[in-house]
Amino acid sequence: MTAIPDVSSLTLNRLSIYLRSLRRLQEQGVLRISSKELADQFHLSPTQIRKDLAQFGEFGIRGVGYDVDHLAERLTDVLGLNTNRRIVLVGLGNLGLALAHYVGFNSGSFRVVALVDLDPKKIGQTVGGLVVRPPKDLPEIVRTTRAEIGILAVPEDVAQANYEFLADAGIRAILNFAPTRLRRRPGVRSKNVDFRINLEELGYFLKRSESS
Amino acid sequence: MTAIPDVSSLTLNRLSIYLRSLRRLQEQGVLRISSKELADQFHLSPTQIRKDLAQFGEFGIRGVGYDVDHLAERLTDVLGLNTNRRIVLVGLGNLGLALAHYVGFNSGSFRVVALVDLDPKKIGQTVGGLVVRPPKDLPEIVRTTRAEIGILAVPEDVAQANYEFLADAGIRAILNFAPTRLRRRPGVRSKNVDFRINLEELGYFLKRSESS
DNA sequence: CCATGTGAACAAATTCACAGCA
DNA sequence: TGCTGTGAATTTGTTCACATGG
Repeated sequence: MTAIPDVSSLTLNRLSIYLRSLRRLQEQGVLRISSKELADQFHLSPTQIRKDLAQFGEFGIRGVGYDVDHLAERLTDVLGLNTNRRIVLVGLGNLGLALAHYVGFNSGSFRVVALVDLDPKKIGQTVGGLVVRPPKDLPEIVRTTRAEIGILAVPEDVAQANYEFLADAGIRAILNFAPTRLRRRPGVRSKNVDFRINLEELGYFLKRSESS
Repeated sequence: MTAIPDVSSLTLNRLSIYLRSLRRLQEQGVLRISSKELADQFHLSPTQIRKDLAQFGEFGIRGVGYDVDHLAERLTDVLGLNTNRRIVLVGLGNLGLALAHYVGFNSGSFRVVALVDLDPKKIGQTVGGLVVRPPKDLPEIVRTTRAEIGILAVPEDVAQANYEFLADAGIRAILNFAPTRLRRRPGVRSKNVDFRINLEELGYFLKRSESS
């Protein structure tokens, strides 16, 4: 089996963007594209595209460019988007409910297959065809659904505890929406989505531009 | 007036984290802390804390550490969190509605002051005390509310158009939740929050760990 | 004396520039 | 010829190690 390279988040995130761009080109019926054209159309860097791709093999034709379909297929493969990933969503407040209905989490290779909340009023209710269950059921949920990814959409103060529940139940990858840094366990990959930090960054730039 | 340094996103995002950590310490009644202790408690790097802070001045006391209250105050100031920032939220689908109710966007210095959607069925309705208005009202909304930040929670295919509406109306900072790279205008800062990219990154790591 | 603040060393990421191949 | 693929150069970010000063 070919070794799967350990690649940086930065590169990986760009691969997702390249793949999206290629899908758009496919819709437009474009068959071939050079790194230069791709970069121009989607505001990327041609050298960076080539460097990023180079980590996974040679995909292009020298002097010509890339075959759009072929490259899209290879990137889908590299990112593992041809295998289905099942998601357990923990926390059904405003954000959790929105995420439960979010198309991006219910199309392509990702799918929410179970909902968990601590609130007795929510447990037993049906949301988007799924019954809300208590955190103590997590081991069984993970076993029966074979969910692999956990989404944490719980309040800040219980995020760590729910991270532990997910990890104990065998979940290896967690997307955390709580505005807090989780104490990580070896073998469990996690990624934060932190709106507040992003807003504060924008705030800084507003402040800068005001003072000029 | 002191010049406001042009600082990297990476540093800026860490400053947000430091400030959060300090607020927690304040709640616990901690008065003084060294970069080492701060790093140990919140899984950070002591040198990096000092380097990051150094870009904005000298905040500590050599041989002692930092005064928690004082440093928190200075960071609040650096990040511009003592001035109120008003937000226009564009797009009231699942995600937009959740964001409209999200506490992080309605506490501290950030506040959603206007809601915009294109759907005639939504226009005129009241959500969280605010009346939903059409995009064509944006210039007037920005003028009367003096909103400075736009949040885009619209579908991918209309994200760019709505970015333009916001920019035309005078918005200078935009937080984009649509999974697409916006073509930016000079003078308008934007920041993407892209769940799908994050999920795909987790997917890659699952694939890696499966093959070992 | 001890933790900050910082130049110097190191590491990571990006960009350059061109060799190599269709 | 023209664009990919890639070492080498550059830039950006992090860590080290110590001089500085309360």
